[in-house]
Amino acid sequence: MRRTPARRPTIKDIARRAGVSESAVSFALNGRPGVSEATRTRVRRVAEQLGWQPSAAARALSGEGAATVGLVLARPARTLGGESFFLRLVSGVQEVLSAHGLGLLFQVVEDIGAECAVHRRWWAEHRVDGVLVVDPRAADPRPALLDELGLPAVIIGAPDDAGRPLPDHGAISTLWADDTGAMASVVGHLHALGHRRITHIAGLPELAHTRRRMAGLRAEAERRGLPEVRSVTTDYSDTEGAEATRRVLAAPRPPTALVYDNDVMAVAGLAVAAERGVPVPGGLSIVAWDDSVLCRSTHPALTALARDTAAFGRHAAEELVALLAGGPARRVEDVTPQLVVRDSTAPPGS
Amino acid sequence: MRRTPARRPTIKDIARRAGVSESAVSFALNGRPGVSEATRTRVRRVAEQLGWQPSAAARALSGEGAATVGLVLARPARTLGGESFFLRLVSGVQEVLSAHGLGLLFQVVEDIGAECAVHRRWWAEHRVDGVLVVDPRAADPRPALLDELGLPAVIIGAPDDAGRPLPDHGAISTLWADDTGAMASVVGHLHALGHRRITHIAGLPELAHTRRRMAGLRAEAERRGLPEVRSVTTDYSDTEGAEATRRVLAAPRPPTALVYDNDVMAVAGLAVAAERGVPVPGGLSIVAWDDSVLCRSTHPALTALARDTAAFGRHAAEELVALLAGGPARRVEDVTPQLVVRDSTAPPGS
DNA sequence: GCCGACGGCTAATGCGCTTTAGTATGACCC
DNA sequence: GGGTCATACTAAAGCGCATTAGCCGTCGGC
Repeated sequence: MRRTPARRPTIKDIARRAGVSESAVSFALNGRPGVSEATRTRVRRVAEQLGWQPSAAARALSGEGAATVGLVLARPARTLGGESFFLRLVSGVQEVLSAHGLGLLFQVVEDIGAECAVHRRWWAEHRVDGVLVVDPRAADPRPALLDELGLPAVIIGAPDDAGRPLPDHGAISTLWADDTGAMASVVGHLHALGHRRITHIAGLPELAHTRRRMAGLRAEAERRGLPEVRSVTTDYSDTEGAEATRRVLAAPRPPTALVYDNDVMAVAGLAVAAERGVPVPGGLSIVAWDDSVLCRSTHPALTALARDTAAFGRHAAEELVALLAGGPARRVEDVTPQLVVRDSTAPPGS
Repeated sequence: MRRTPARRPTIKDIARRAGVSESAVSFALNGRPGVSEATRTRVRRVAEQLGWQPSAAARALSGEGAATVGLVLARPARTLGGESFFLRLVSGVQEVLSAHGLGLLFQVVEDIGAECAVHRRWWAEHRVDGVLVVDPRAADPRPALLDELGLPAVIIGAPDDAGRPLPDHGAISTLWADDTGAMASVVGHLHALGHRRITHIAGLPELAHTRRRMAGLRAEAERRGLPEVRSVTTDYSDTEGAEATRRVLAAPRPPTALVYDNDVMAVAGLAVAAERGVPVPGGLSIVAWDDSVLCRSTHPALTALARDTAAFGRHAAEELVALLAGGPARRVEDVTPQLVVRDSTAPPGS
């Protein structure tokens, strides 16, 4: 037989025990004026004794908001394979949210259309007070949707909606990493080593940061007078990363250095090099975007663009908290990822 | 200036537009008897027109439950490094939950004490109807806590609480993989290749599945008469995995085969072998528990114990949904992970 | 032709909290 | 001593929904 669970105490219980009205309890516990200090402390003590916690549902219903923020990840299951960036991001997000008593409602969906539907539903059901948006892309439908719904949001990863400024009457902040600067540092490092043929194995072409990295690469190559530098796009999976590597290395004048847009593809690329008998870094230099334990675990260890992903998540959460408190929308740039040089880059033909 | 967001329609709006009372609307939309078919369809149409969605807060407050389940991951940030198992699990969980209109409240905390506090708070705040529990361990305080709170739960990864049966009046189901059988298949494979000295680089010793794997290894080794088989424990991180590998390989009679409890450590171990000039699989065979893209991406590709992690998550979510619907607590064993033989295992000294 | 049953609906209550309006008490001032 | 005014509190309404009780008309049975 299933035991009936313990009943949760309500402010009514507190009111009875403390000998005051329910409203007095509410005032006392929320730091509102209208009760004496003596009563306030007495009520607080009783509440603590009873182990009272406010009912999130009741709070939300009486107009306080849901004390919850949403985060939906739109990725086909296939590309979730070796993904570790996201969990680190979320762990940073959580640190800040839980410090503010906010819950995180999380959902994984297949595509961006489904993501929009989730936002709509969350909004209609009063489930969230705001959302975090990841993987911004060119012609992204989400900023306009969230603006229409009046749902505060922080867009993680892009300075704007594909060049167009965001509608500034909405409560939408943006936070992004300096991909351009980071890419310049990568090209600088490789060029200094003597590389002139560099290929960038990029991620999904529709994502905003992919475009920024590709543009950054082109600009920096032009500045340095390197004509044989280009990008090819993939879906971030190990499979396409490996395939692209094979294709690129089989070309007539293959590149001497490869820059991968994530760690999973970089590791896959390293395996392709091994399989073809190309020594790394002697015959091919490899750089991974987004450092992770993987880059340190391979042999040779991979030169990588490192950033503190958890801190990135914390920043994003802080922006959202500020927005929820009624603060203005902001556009902030995070620190530039730093190139960590390890053993996978060296002068070509060394 | 911040625009005032669109107002969400309520059943009152529907009632007015449809010319019936609010209760009739509630009956109509929830499939309750008490309204004619004609009225029901009319109300449904109006609701759809208005884009109405029930307020989660109001539903929860009027006793329907929060339509949300919780999941807390207690892991120090340090060990989150290359973690990809969890996200795949969650993506499976989501498929089932969202099909039932359930949200997932997710939290990452540092340790199990904090996790218990989160469960208590969620319960007190009426935030969740049930929870999923991962990483069960020996002398786990969570089953008793959840039982006390009367919070339905599915414990993912262990058949019981360290041998003691769960209190069966609670609504706590368990779901676990057949670690013992899987370990037997690994030992069988290695033994058949001719290995007699096998070391198991295990994960955290306090986790229940680590214990089962260690016990499974001991039992199978005994059965086959292999005295030089043992386990060493780590924290699952690449660092400790690499360290353990170095220590083990430097011993007087080093093992000829290593079994790693996760993919991250297996990759780290592979790098250590490369660094020491030990050829894999010629000089050392490697098996990874939990297949992932990583195992396919390394060179040589790693022999691994594969299971469908998303399906595992789906099963867990299904059990929880059944529990929430009032079903009995169950104890179910998931399919046994299958050994996928790749290029990292071969006869010793080949 | 009367009674009871039943289908189809409305009114009213409650969930736990916040908030507004209102009341009692006492201090203070001319 | 009657007025104003703050202080400390209570009463009551409302958030959006589910649910219970109750109301009215109709139909079937005797």
